[in-house]
Amino acid sequence: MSKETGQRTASNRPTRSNLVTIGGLAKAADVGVETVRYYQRRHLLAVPHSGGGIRRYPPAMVERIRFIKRSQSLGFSLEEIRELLRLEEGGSRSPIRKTAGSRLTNIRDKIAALTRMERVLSDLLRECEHANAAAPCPIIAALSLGETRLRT
Amino acid sequence: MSKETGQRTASNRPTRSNLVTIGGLAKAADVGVETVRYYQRRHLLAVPHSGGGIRRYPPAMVERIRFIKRSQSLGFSLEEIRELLRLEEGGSRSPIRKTAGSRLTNIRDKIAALTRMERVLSDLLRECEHANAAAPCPIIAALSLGETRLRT
DNA sequence: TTAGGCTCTGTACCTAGGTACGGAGTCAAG
DNA sequence: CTTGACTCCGTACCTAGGTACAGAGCCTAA
Repeated sequence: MSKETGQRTASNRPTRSNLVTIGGLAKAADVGVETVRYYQRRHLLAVPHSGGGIRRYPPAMVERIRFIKRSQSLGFSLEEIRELLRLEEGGSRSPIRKTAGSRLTNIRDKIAALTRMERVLSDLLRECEHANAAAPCPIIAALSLGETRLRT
Repeated sequence: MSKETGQRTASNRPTRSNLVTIGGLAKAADVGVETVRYYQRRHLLAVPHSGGGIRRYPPAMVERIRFIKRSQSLGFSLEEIRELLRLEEGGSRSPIRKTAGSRLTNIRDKIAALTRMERVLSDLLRECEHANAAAPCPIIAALSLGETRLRT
């Protein structure tokens, strides 16, 4: 995660002035406050320890949330993203590739299943459009009978 | 055990002997008893009106459950299947085609989204395998920066 | 007659990823 | 010092498609 992006005062240490509350964090990352809390509960985000009062978050946390969102857009589950975030620290690439690889396999499986559905359904629709009006609807007929095409 | 040995008297009317209880129905359709009840709650299956006592189901109900299961395998939701079952009676094909068509569109959208994910992820994996070991992992790098490839 | 197995009804629980809400505390501006 | 916005915490709710009980009733074979 790149922590060197923002303007800073003199050091990199989070000062009172560049820390934000959960509302500001959520807004900056374009998620809901409740989502941030949810990620904390799921251990994707650390809870800053600020004794008792209102917590303040470093701007780097915004990047972390964006990382989560981008990972989700590639189909990673929160569980996997937690793993990716953990591996990110370590820097060892083979387990990262393993996680990404199993996600890729899963995506390919889903595509294959959906492609089968697509083929059957588009065939049935085409048939239905060309079948004569007296005959029963081929779509319903296929669903009623145990057709080989529908074998899962 | 099996109290229905299959013979019936003379006609096709459901007689006492060919009607089954919910357990037999579920077993014949290869679903759980709770699933049958759930479908009843969702109005995909009718509840036989047998005053007060234990209900008995006609064997045709098995086919209806199989219809549901086959429809699910094509990606229809229970809501849509309820619609299909309703339309099945009417026999008018154009609304059936409409339902099937919107399902097909939805399936194609999902395939397109997953195909995008697949491409990005497989590119990243290939990059990661060929990148030199000193450089940061390209997968993590892509997730950390807002890459154009990752635009949803 | 009684034991067991099945059924009926209602309700709660599960996954995933949040969303919503209520009460209490905190904080900064006016 | 008060007001209003925000935070914290816990809990409940949402979708979809079931699954799992608990308690009571019914049915049938031994």
